Amino acid sequence: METTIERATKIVKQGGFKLTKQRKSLLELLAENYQRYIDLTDLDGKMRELYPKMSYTTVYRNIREFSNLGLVEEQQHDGKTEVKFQCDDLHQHHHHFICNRCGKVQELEMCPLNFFEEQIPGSTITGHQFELYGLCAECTMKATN
Amino acid sequence: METTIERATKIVKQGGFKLTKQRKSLLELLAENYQRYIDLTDLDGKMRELYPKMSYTTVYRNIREFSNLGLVEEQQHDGKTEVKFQCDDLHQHHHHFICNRCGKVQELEMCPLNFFEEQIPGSTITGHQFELYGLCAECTMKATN
DNA sequence: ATCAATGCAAACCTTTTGCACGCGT
DNA sequence: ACGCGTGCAAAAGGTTTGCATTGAT
Repeated sequence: METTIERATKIVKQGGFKLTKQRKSLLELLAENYQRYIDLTDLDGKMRELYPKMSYTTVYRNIREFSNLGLVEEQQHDGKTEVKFQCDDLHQHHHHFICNRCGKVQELEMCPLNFFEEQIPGSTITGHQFELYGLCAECTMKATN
Repeated sequence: METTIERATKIVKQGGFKLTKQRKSLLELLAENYQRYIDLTDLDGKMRELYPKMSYTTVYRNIREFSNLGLVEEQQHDGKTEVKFQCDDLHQHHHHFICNRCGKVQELEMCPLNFFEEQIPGSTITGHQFELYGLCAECTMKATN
């Protein structure tokens, strides 16, 4: 069975990009946080904590590239740019429930769009944004202790 | 009948703030764009186009204040800060359909939250974000000409 | 060997802050 | 007259760009 990193590196190469140390490290760090969004500046900081020689320019540039390749998802939350590794379910449409405490992301099975399509007669819906925030079951338990 | 600006100025005064020329002008510009979100930097630019002596510091500071007073709504879209005058329906919970072409905002009558509350057992939903984007009926008509 | 990717420094854009002056109350 | 609000300049924070050097293929 292929790992998510193997799949990702394949996509990077197929995109015509070279597999540098920096890109490998970035993919590793992203993969470690597989199921959560990470603040981009935190990712950048953590990256240069692990590899002090790496420049933040490289982090930003590559996240951009990965984003174009569909390997990471970007989102804005609380005015911050957040980033998440996206390797499987590549083309599936879904929304998220995001835990404010641990940052874990759960995919929702339902898309609320259907309920709204008939509400705005004559218009054309081309995009939508839907996210839930709160405490996941685990963190809810911890919080009530 | 009271105008939205009159209502807004009242709220500003009641908040303990002075009614300066700059604040009046800002409220006017916001009121002109009553039903749409405006990019904050655009608003800033337009403001100093109309009143070249006004400093952008003042725009940002007052938008902040207005936001705290509930007079403007802020939102992030495409990585930009957008701002909308909010005078009536002050405390009503609602979501938006936002036209990508003319920027007009329509309020939706339904909140999709209800459909999702039972989907994540054990967790606590504390916030959600939901916006639709597209072309409003008017712009859809224009687009198909 | 080639050309893309990196690191560095500097620019950039949006937003915030400190401070002396001016204006609304 | 008092003190908040303004303008200015400068800083801050995140992100992008230009360019010479390094490194993957």
